[in-house]
Amino acid sequence: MGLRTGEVARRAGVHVETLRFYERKGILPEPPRRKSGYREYPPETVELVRFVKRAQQLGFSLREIRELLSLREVPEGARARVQSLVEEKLREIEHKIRHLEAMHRALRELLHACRCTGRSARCPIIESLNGCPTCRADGDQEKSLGKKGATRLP
Amino acid sequence: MGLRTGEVARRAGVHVETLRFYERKGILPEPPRRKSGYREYPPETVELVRFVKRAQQLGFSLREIRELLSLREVPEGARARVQSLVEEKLREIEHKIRHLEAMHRALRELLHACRCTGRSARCPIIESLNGCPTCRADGDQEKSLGKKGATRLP
DNA sequence: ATAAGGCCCGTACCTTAGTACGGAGTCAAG
DNA sequence: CTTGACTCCGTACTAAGGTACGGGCCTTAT
Repeated sequence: MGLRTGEVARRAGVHVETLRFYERKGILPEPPRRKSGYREYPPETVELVRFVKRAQQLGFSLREIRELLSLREVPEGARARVQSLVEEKLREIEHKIRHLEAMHRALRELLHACRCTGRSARCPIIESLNGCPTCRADGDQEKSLGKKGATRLP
Repeated sequence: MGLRTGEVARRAGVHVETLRFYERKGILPEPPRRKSGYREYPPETVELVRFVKRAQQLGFSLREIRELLSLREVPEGARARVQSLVEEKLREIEHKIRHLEAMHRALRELLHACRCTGRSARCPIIESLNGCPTCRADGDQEKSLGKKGATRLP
């Protein structure tokens, strides 16, 4: 028993075209076909698609998500390379969590104060994401611009 | 002392054009100009722009960020409306944090196992974002599709 | 005072992530 | 055995978030 595009799409909460799109982008593996040409997805595809949508909401691009998913099946040989990649992703996630927590605190603070204190400066919302010591490089960002456009900025 | 576009851009790690773009989108307030027409930004603009970039990395759209920023100055009258908006944002952030934590656990698990256990199913990465009880509605997503395209999906 | 570099503006273009379209073949219920 | 829903494919379009371009004024260091 395999699911057809419409069924997968409905269960995962996306459009049929999105499944084809993900397939083209290498995010969904090409499923087997019946002789009519119809795709027959394994049921776990639904979870897979949901994972993609959630990860997007957390600020990961499709490229990053594909990378993340590729970690499922490691080519047996290349352990170390993958391991450091996973570690990098872990740092990134920790970073995001800390930022979100800071934002959360700021909004709660705002809910209490119910207004920014000063005329202009000292707003807890903005401060929330700027007091992060791990982000405190400043020079990093300036360097990363370098001679304008050397590194892909956003 | 006010900063000019280039200075703000350099310090915040974005392009000058991005500042103009944000201004058009209502994310940066229009700064005062000198008589030459040059913009003179207050120094806290740098923090503001950094906030925007961080928030984007956390999966917020510019529209949402503008909303978030608008909470800084509440029109004095509309408290209750703002308060519920803030509470909604707080829930959303908690949600994101929980998902990221789940993803983090999954990747750590993967780092230990260093391979998905089964041939195909039972992958900790994918399971990480699917076991969330708050997301467990399923019907929600199906309904949200409704009669195809009624609600803006992604 | 003049040249290099910064800034102005509008417009055009780019990438990412889908959405829509339309003609043709497939499937299942009546 | 037909009718309506589903699927196929390629191609075109859209929206968001920038980026680039080019002609024309500022500014400032030499």
